[in-house]
Amino acid sequence: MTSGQQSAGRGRRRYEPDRRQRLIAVTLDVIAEHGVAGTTHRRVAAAADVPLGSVTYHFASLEHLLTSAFTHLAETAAAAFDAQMAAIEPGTDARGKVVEALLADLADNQRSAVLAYELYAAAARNPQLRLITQAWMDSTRRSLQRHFDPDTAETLDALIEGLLLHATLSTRPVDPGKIRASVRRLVPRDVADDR
Amino acid sequence: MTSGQQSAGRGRRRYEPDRRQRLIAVTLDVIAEHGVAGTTHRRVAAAADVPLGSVTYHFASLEHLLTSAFTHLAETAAAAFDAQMAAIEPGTDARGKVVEALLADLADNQRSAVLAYELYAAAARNPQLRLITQAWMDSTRRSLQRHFDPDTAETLDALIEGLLLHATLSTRPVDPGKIRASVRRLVPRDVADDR
DNA sequence: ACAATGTTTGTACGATCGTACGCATGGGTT
DNA sequence: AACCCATGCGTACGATCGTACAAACATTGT
Repeated sequence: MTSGQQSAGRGRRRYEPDRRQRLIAVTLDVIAEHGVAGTTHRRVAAAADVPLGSVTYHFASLEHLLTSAFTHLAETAAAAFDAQMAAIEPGTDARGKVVEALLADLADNQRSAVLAYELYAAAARNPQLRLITQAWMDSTRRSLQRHFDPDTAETLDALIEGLLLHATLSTRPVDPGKIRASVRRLVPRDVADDR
Repeated sequence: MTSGQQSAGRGRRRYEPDRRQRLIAVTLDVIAEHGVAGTTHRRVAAAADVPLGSVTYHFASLEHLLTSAFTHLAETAAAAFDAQMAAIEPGTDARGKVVEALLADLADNQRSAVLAYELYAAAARNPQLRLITQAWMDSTRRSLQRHFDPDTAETLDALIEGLLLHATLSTRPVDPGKIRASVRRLVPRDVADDR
């Protein structure tokens, strides 16, 4: 009757200075696996191997937890994409690198895509989350503007989003050649670093 | 202590041959407002003004209810889009009509977009729902192939999806001119009904 | 060393959930 | 008319949820 709340910890008290940050990361794992609908304080606590009270201490409400997790997701993803774009050396084919980045995203276990769509669905109904997606989209566009003019960046951004979405939701294997052709079609000549 | 389960019905037994179909429609309303996470038997029952038992009778499980609703959504949307594409008379500018359809979708209260993203998020984790989105995407592509060659249809489909997504999640007003320009850019010459 | 302060942890409570089930009822079939 | 069974309806049960809270503890500053 000792009520096993966590498993590994054996009831031992643990000191963990940045547990809060780890809880955010674990929350994203839980969302990816169970969706926002299946994300609860208790499931996050179990996945992080901490007591329930620890989650409710760091995040006053469930909405606060979800918002924090999604914010972290957007900031991390935006920073990663910008780093990829920044790493493209002037003079090389930016279009090709963009396609490579897109395909690499797909090669992942779709975790990032699943998380993004959970965020999109939630943001479509929650103004606060809308701010997060807005900032993410703006950041992505700015990253693309490192190599493309503003109009091209905006359209290319939309095309990439659509290609990624369809690829993620398709059960058929993705043809990298078609993706490359689509991007080349939208951006005929490689625009130099005129920006 | 009469336990008010529904409000309007006043406990009166009602005869309603296609209540099942109505429940599906109401379920989509509930999903649009509260998300999959907030969709419960009881909320659907309340929104449809029927007793809880009626919902569980027509749909054995909550998953069954959600699947039925999403299937209806996909089929309805696919049929509506195909009807729009079929209505385009040969010789007219198909690109412009596609843009018009897209903008009309946006003019709606975003209900359809919200529902679609809820479906996408759920489908990214549920193989059965994936079949629904797959069929929807295939249908959309076939509709576009009424006026564009297969490769163009596929790319255009992705671009439309991305434009719609970004427009839905943006807090800034949408510029129809930019959308038109994006589509024209991807489909330079209007391809005749060569298909 | 010791108080102060922020974390950690276990537990409790009321609300809500999915689901099951038994009885009532009335339209369709014979 | 008599029956039947699909449908309508109310209620109950165990599980799980979000949240609150008080006591135990570790670290930090003095």
